[in-house]
Amino acid sequence: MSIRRKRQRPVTSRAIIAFDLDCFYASVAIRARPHLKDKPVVIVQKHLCVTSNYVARSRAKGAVQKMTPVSHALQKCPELVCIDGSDLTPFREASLEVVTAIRAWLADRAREAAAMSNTKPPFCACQRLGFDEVFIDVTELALSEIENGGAPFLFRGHVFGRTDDDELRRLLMVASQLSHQLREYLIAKTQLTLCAGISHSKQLAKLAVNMNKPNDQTVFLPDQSAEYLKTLSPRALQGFGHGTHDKIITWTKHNGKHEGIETVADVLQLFGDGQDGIRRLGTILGNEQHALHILNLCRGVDHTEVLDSGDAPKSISAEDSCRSCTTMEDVSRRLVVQITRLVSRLRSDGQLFSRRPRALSVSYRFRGDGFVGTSRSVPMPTEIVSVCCSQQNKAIPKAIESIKKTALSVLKEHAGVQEGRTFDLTLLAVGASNFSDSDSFKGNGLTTDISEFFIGKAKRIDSGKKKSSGTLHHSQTPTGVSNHVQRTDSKERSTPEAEVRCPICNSKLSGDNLMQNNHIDKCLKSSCTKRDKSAGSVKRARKSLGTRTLDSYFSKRLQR
DNA sequence: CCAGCGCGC
DNA sequence: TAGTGCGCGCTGG
Ligand SMILES: Nc1ncnc2c1ncn2[C@@H]1O[C@H](COP(=O)(O)OP(=O)(O)OP(=O)(O)O)[C@@H](O)[C@H]1O
Ligand SMILES: [Mg+2]
Ligand SMILES: [Mg+2]
Repeated sequence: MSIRRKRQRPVTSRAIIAFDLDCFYASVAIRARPHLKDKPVVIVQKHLCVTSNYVARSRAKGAVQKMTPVSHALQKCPELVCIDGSDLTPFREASLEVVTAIRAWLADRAREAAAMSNTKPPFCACQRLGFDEVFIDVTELALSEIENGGAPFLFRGHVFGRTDDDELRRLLMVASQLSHQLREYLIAKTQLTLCAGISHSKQLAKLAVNMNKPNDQTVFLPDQSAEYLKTLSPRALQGFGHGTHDKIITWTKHNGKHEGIETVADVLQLFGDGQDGIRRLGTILGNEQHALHILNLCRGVDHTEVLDSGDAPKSISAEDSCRSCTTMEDVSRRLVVQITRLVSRLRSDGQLFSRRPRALSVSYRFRGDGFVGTSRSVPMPTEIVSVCCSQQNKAIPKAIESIKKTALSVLKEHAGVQEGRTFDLTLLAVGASNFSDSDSFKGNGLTTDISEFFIGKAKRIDSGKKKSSGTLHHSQTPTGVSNHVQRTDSKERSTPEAEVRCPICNSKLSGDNLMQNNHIDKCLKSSCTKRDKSAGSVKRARKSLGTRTLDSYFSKRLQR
């Protein structure tokens, strides 16, 4: 028997690819508006250009970079095309599109490799970072292709650094070939270009990805990575954030040390002396583990694994940071906009992932209170069940109303935001989290899709209730900076205290919201397990829902 | 479990 | 710096 099985494989190097989409928001926006292809374009959130396309970035005179204030950008480049990007939906969807394509390609490639060697298809973990970056651990796939033979002995793309480790060089050669072919596939499939960095750790792959941009790739051979790292700003290391930087700076000043921390070498000079340095930095940061991680990064040591992040997010939120929000009418109006967007996304999420949130979080920030903000978490109003589980569009207005009431009472109870008080809010946000186990929904016996069962039940209940109406608008911005005038019917409607019934067993629900949620979860679970027993065990049947989401309730933004 | 913080894009 | 609009993981209570 060969010792070279997956588990027993001795500690060899890994091959990790970091993908980063080019000027992501701008590329997505321009893909939907081909006539803008050769114009300088920026994506605007409030008064900030969060990104720009490469036409804007590479202008000889008046170049506009990422994260530029709108006023500054328009000064430099008056003919700039501004596209509003405060709704991230198109970018989130494009992100899922890309990751899905990546997974599909890798699975295909893994099956091919497996067929040749008559083994199990090697699995490649994919981890998203933000919307436009993906780490992939292609070690197993690359090893498999090396064993199968036939892979050329060459790198694709740029090569930075060197290595004496022949096995690693071979591994990264094949990884660079995988990366190149996968990128070509993605560009053809999505019309979005991207860069790649290929190395033996997440850290170095991430550093490599930025070396040749756009639409290019770089292999980082790591033998002298430590020397290279010393010249960088420590902020270039992922994990070494502003807080860490700031704490170290204040410490050096307070302790009469020399001037600022400019490079990684500076950090190592202060804390690079083994165990005691780790302890000293740990004290400064208030966390020794973090200190150890930071110092490892400074030396180019990074063993963090690529954790597959799956497709379903763990939380969904919508926020509005405002200059100054001082009246209840304004609070109410802004809240409804964000809640509407949240509920819309929860409906899509429910359809995609067969789940519903159990917690609602309300976050806010007052002007002046220097710190980040405050958040309170309460049970999600049960009205959301009809939206997520039953996909009832006409239940959406009630869910919005209910969440609005809850959010307003949270603001009143915990922040004193109410009529007659003075306040000045600079942030309002709502979020959904603590999603129900998808087990409750996954059931799907051999006979009928279990979700139809839920829909049937819920429909009966809902038809017994009285209908409500409401008109909702998405801010629509054809082209150019909008000073976002969002409309909403601000009429307060006192919803009658309708009795709450379980959408599954139809029994009346008593107790507080938490108890109601618990009941519904139990019901979902028991009805599901019952089905499973009668139908025999089914592993993971439901995967793709096939149909594209058709959102009849909200105006889909289809700008020209 | 929640709130707060720090990190990332 | 944060500005904006997200989303993640860890820590202490
Ligand atoms: N601090 C931020 N706040 C809001 N959005 C951000 C922030 N940083 C990045 N983004 C958005 O996430 C996307 C990806 O970020 P990234 O840093 O990769 O820049 P990019 O626009 O993709 O440009 P590049 O071609 O340099 O990668 C961007 O399009 C950007 O608008
Ligand atoms: Mg990018
Ligand atoms: Mg990026």
